[in-house]
Amino acid sequence: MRPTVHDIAEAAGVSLATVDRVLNRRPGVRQSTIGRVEEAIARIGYVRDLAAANLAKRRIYPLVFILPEGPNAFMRALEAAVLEAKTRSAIERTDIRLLTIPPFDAQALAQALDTLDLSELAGVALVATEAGAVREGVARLHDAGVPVVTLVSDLPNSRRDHYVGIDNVAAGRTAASLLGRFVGNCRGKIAVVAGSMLVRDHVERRMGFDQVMHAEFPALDVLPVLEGLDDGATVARVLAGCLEAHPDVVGVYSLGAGNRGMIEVLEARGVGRAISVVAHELSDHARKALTSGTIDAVINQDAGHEVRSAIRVMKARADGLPPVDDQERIRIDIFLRDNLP
Amino acid sequence: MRPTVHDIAEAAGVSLATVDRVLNRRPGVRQSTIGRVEEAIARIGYVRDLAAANLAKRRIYPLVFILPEGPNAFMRALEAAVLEAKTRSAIERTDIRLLTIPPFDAQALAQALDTLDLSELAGVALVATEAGAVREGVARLHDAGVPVVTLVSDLPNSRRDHYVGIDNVAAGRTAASLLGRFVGNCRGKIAVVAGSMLVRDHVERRMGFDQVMHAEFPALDVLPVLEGLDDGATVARVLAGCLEAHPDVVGVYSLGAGNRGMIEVLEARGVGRAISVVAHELSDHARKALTSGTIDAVINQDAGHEVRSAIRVMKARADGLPPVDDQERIRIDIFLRDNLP
DNA sequence: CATTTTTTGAGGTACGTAAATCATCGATGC
DNA sequence: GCATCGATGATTTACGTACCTCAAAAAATG
Repeated sequence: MRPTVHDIAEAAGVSLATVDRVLNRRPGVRQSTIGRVEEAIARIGYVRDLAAANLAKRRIYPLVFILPEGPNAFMRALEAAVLEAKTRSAIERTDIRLLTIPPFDAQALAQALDTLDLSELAGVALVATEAGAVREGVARLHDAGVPVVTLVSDLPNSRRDHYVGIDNVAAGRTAASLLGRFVGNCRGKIAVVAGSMLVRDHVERRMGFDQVMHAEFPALDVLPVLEGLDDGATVARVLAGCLEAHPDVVGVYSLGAGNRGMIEVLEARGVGRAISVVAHELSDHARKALTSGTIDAVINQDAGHEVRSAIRVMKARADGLPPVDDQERIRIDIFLRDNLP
Repeated sequence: MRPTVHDIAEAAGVSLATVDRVLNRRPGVRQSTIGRVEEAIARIGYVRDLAAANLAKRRIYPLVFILPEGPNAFMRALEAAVLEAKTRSAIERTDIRLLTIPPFDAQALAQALDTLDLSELAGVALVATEAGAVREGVARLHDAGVPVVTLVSDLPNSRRDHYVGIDNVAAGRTAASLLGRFVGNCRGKIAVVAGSMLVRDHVERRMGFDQVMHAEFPALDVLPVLEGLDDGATVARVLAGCLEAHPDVVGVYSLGAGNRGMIEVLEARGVGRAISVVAHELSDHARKALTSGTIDAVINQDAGHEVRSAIRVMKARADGLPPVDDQERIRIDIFLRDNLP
């Protein structure tokens, strides 16, 4: 049988009330007594029954997700995953609130962080935008004892507790590795389409991509980044211009959103698909393009997994428990036509 | 506030005892009364508090994992994952027992199933071997109300409740897709090394591989399967023989275990690595070979995820709850040198 | 030493559910 | 009209923990 608080009391030679005071860090216990109780806990291997504790406490975990609004398919997928998690709130004792804010708008994000009611919040998950004000907001949350998790786009050197998302440098390297081999031996140019070079994940992908391209595929010439603002129409415009200016483009790496625009342009070019394509995020459009052969590989991060992982991590941190690292590592998914889920 | 059993009693106009009888399917309630209670449950949206119920019941989940013994690195990884899960038993209310049996031995597996004490078992997870006796054992477990989960290798047309593992046909297709593009335009032969064509997952991978090879890479000639029995030494022997007999081999697909042998042979051939290689399972050897360039891609299934998924599914089924399908889908991981975890 | 303050003990109630006992009521059969 | 039986109610205890009150003991203070 698993030891209980009663066993601690007996083992430490104190009363139940004292054990309770120690366990829940209530005042009024001599330091030496605390030591005795803690020694007994360690000795008999007591672990608190979280379920029973939560029952007694009537605990629920109030969590907040802050996501950018707008058409970005991946962000909408995240949103859907959050809403899906909300349906399991009763079972999981969570109370999930979803805030959406204008995309690429650090001020709005910082302000959203400011207006949160910190008392009794069990965690905040946000898609970070780089800015001092955001860093400060995160620090304030953290210092108030609220676990903070960055989602998809990290905020290094901040007080965030955890990052849920892929290693974007590795993702960029992987894209280069695939694209380089897919285009084969031929020389030519590579077009790179990003959303904005102000968002950390896009910068990192680009960095990883360049590393591998330069080191391993010197025959390929990587063109300057096209910024498509994660918007289909813009992507279509800039990419079409690029392909016209450079008829010898043999590969395209789309590292942001707005793939719809890229797909349109490539499919309009007609049959001779001498262009290999690697893109990010498995949206419906990307999936179709993968099936039809317009896109050769899609690098994906699973929105559902990320949201569930964020919830697990916030709950664990709120309880003062360590997360299962191995379980919480978000993997870089590579989808070809043949392993589509 | 979430409704409780008391609220049901009030809403249905019956006593707590009757609600309890209905909820726990105890006898002694008229059908019409059952109907009234169930209507009230649906109306007020009651969901049982599993944590409280498990506390009251002193429930633990006795689970059994049956794995093949032997040197197969992936099976050992599964075993490690089971032992790791065991360390979380106290928190997760599980009581995990691990049985190992001789590999490729359906009789031993069937016998292991026979000797299980079915009363109070919350689930059995097994790496299936194809055989009638195994199917019967699974059926007996299922009929006794014990959830059965197949792990890694499925047993279709059996009474198993769930399969935890990848789609092996898709894995084979993916391997072909990668290998076909990696070898580029050149003609040549492809060597395929399997463990045994008696194991379903190997057969399925081979099938998927052939599909794509024939359809999309007609310039490549797939040689008959070499059986390496998932054993390094055997793999080395048969593969070395094959490469000698066919100097024009340009690609190798290793769909079973024993990659150590393959790596030795390929690295012994020396520098001119004109051979592209796709293998399965990210063992330490495979990882090193990936880094050094001997292997180009590894297709992997995450043992830790599989074990955790199996546990979640068995617990859910034991509680009569539906698993979260999306969460339990095991993905085909593709690792290149650049996205190694 | 007496007094105040701190520390500890004893005991209770609550959380939401399970499971048991015992009493009650109505209908049935004889 | 009495015994029997099925259905239902009323009530209690328990699970492991949290949290509260009140009293008692111990320690610190003057």
